[in-house]
Amino acid sequence: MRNRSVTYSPEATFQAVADPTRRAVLDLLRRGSQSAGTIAGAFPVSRPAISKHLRLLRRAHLVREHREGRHRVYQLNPEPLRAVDQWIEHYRTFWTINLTSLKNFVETEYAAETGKQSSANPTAKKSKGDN
Amino acid sequence: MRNRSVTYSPEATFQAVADPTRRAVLDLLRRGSQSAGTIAGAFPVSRPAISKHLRLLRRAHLVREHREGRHRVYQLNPEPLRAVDQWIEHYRTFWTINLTSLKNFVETEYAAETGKQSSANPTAKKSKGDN
DNA sequence: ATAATGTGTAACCATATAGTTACATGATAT
DNA sequence: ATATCATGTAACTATATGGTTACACATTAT
Repeated sequence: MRNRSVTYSPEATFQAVADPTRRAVLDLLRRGSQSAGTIAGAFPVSRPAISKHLRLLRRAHLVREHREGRHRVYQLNPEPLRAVDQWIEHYRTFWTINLTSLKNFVETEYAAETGKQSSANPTAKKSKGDN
Repeated sequence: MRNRSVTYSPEATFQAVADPTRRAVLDLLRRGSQSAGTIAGAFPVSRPAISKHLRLLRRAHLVREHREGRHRVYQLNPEPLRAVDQWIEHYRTFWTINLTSLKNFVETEYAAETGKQSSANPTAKKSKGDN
């Protein structure tokens, strides 16, 4: 029963994934394991910078590493991302609701309430202060 | 056609969602819009701290705000989270593959191909080294 | 008008981040 | 053994973050 159901820290995962470079590293590893050097070569930043990102990814258990001669090969481990997926799961529902029901609301209810035509773009001048 | 398909910055979204407090705020708003004060009341940190989190969430378009008397009501806008969802989408596959197909592969295909029993742990030398 | 309420912002602080260069270490090639 | 290659770590820097307190501003209550 190859140990699964291991609990990773969602905290570490969200944090690891917050950085665009680290996400790119993961995306890269999705297409196959790579050595640290090769990975670094794919980015505009210095090699040590990538090395630090890898350390963070390692600690978040998003990658595994094993030596191979004088190389260190990194392998993707997507497991921890399930935490992120599960969190968003709660919001997936909303998209459907918002895009379907809301659209419906805007085109019918709202129009009725205001007497405006839905074609009049009722949400015009929407949110100005993005501030 | 209520403008949708608006493009939010995935960058801002991932960053906004990286903080546990902000995720909690979003989770809170999932159960209904709340005034800034009420939201702040739900957390152990100071009100200004929450105010800053709200500003960040606002800038990431994860919440909308409208005044209501002397209150400011915040409403959840899950749209930007789609970017996160889409990113993880690429990894969802892996879970299935790793846990289901691979298991299956190991127990059947592989055994058939090699004539070995699946109990022979064909994936040995798995590499555990967490660092 | 004056006080009280609800909220955002400014200024400040400590810590975390991401990047850089210099250096240490282990493995392979000569 | 010595040079070279692959890679991680240390030290340092600049900027970003998250939190705090003090204060400004608008709206409602007296």
